[in-house]
Amino acid sequence: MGRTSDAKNRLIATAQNLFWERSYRNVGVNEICEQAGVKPGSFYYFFPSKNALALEALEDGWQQFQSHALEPAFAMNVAPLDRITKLFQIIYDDHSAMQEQNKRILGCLFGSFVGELGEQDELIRQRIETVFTEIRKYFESALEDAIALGLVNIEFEDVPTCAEALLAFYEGALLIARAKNDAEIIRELTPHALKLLSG
Amino acid sequence: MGRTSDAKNRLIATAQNLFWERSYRNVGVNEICEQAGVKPGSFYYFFPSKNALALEALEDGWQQFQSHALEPAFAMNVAPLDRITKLFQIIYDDHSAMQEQNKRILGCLFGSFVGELGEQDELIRQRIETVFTEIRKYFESALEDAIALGLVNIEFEDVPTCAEALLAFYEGALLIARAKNDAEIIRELTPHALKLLSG
Amino acid sequence: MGRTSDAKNRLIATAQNLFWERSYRNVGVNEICEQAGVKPGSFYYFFPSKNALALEALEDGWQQFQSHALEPAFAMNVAPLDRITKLFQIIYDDHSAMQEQNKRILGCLFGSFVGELGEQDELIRQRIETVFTEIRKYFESALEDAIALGLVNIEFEDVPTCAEALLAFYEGALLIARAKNDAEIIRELTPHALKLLSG
Amino acid sequence: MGRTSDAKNRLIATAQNLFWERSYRNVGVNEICEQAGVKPGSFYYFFPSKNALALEALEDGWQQFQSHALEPAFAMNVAPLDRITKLFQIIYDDHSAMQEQNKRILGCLFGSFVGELGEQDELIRQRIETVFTEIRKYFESALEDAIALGLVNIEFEDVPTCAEALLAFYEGALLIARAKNDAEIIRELTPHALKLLSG
DNA sequence: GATGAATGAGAGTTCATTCAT
DNA sequence: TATGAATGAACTCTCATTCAT
Repeated sequence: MGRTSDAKNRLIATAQNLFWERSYRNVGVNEICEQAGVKPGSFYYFFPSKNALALEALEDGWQQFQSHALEPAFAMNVAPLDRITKLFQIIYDDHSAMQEQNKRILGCLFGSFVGELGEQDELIRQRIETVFTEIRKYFESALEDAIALGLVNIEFEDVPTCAEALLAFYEGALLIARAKNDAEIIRELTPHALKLLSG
Repeated sequence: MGRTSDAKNRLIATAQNLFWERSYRNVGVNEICEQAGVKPGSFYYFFPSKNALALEALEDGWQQFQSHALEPAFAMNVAPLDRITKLFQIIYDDHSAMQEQNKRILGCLFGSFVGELGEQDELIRQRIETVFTEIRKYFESALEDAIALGLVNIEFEDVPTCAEALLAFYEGALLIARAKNDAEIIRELTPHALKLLSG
Repeated sequence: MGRTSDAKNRLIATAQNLFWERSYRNVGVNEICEQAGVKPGSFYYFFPSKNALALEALEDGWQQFQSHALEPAFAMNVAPLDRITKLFQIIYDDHSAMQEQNKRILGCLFGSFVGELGEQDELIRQRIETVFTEIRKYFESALEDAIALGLVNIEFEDVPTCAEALLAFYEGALLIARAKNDAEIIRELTPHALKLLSG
Repeated sequence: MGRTSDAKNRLIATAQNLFWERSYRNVGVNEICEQAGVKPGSFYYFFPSKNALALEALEDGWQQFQSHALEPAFAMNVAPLDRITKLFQIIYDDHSAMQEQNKRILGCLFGSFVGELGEQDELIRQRIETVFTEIRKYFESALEDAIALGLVNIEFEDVPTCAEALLAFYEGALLIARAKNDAEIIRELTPHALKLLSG
């Protein structure tokens, strides 16, 4: 039996952070290795290419986003409409903490990848597309629950587009926050998300 | 009084297209020169750096966006609320044409730059920030006109945030369209923009 | 008394094939292991270096060449001059079969190694040299038998050079066949080999 | 106007030498640059790839072989059959000089490339194939002249195959010389070439 | 005995930029 | 004014080999 280590996971986690902060092309393989405490020569034992790492980093980011933000926000014990504001709240808290540490406002990992890698790597674009689909499903289920409880005045058939609108608003809010390097945008825009739930 | 060399303008126009399509880092100076029909050695006669070109390309993109989309959409003879849908309509038409030509859906030039260069180049980030501010002003003026005409039920003090919400929604819609490589998203989401105008 | 591990033999056989097809430097240790179904870590349990494997692969190739081509061709029951044409015939049949399977025409394993490793690894060069000497001996014995039977008009002292000429012609024929990727060259040139047997 | 230099030609000449001596894969781009007095970064200004350089080096080698060996040997004022021995003589002289300088016996540039790059790069294989065709044409014209003068007893229709046999013998002789690292092989085998010219 | 994990040295290549003309 | 030539630093990636288990 050979050795075992969590080097691969360290590489994924480090890459996720660095890509999020400075984008894919602005981060080199060597830098990722250095920061992950992995020798540069080892990288290609774990990953066939930098691109493959990006895909796994995306995957990891999705897992974290689900467990850290989506699942708590869209928990069953949260009132349907509160789920949406709670998602914004969690993300705002994260970014607010960044700001206090004088870190850059990162926005959404998936949204940031779109501009740079969407046209470059079809596999990554597809993964981001499915991630967005998954997020939309959370919005949809909240909307359906809200309809069932008579909290909103939306036709059942309009749920998908309405969820898409929520997703667009969410991604747009984070994009603007990143562009302005200001977390407060997220807080300010949170109540406006609910306006998208009218009929 | 000689105009700026035509070569310079060709470089700017070419760069704008290529950056929009494939992002900043994925396009090389030589490639821009080649496609613009400018000799590679001449580049640094016209621009101090690739970064400076990006700034001018952004500038050029902003001019075009204003004259091609913002000015027609937010013309005085258009009813205030129609201005917003008209902006979405113009952008949808552009992207729809792309789609028919089997080109990639590009989304928003400024939004695409955010993920890649926001953290890298402070000057570019600032320019994008002011561009967003300028766009928001168009939304604000439309909202103010709508309030004056009693078309919407918004407090005057809420106009800025409301405009910010519109901008976020607009950017988010284009980001999703790029991610899904599908122009129809823009058309589907257009009516939802107006929901953000309630009190 | 256990035989050499089967894994080792698989590595040798695989290496021989791959080296013959794509040359020494174009084939990596990991690829050999993978194709031989041997775990990459095990390689250096069986061989001290890639070079040592090459030497053993050469050895193996020599054994096969002897048993598959030389021994049948130079069998005592074959008329001396027919032995030479029979060698060409056997090699042609092999390459003709390759061609029908749309495989590349490989030429001579030993000849292919000469260009790449002759100057690089003295041990390998020496082994190829002795292989060539061995092959020449087969030609020499056939020539001696032909002289004894009065089938050719060669002085006894000219036998070594004459055999060298045959070897050169044989290697050259296979080199051209590989270069043209055409097995037919071998068949066409076969009768010309006998011309080298005149006085 | 930019600078001018013969750096490209120096790179080609150096590469030809090094590839001939130590084969393609055993020589790095950096080493070629260093020996040619060209900065490593400049390489890719002159050539799109190492492979492209190999193709040009082959081209250059072919030019030199023509002017240095083929043209003098196959000059009209040389008797047809002497042309063939003269080619061997010239090549022998070259290699003999190498030997006296304690250099390695290189054999034929084209023949050496076959084993290593034949299967790797189809363009290079094709170029070597046409080089061989060109060389064969020299042999053919000598044979035709010899037939016309009644110096050999060959049917006109056998000329191509006969020339092919000469080419094979020539390449084989150089291959053996390289394998044995001994130039004398070439001299010894020279007279045997003429045996291939009988009917 | 056998192997999964890891690695150092170096490969080929890219690219924003500089320089001589 | 304009440019062909050139470059250094950094890039992604390969690979024969080593090592802990």
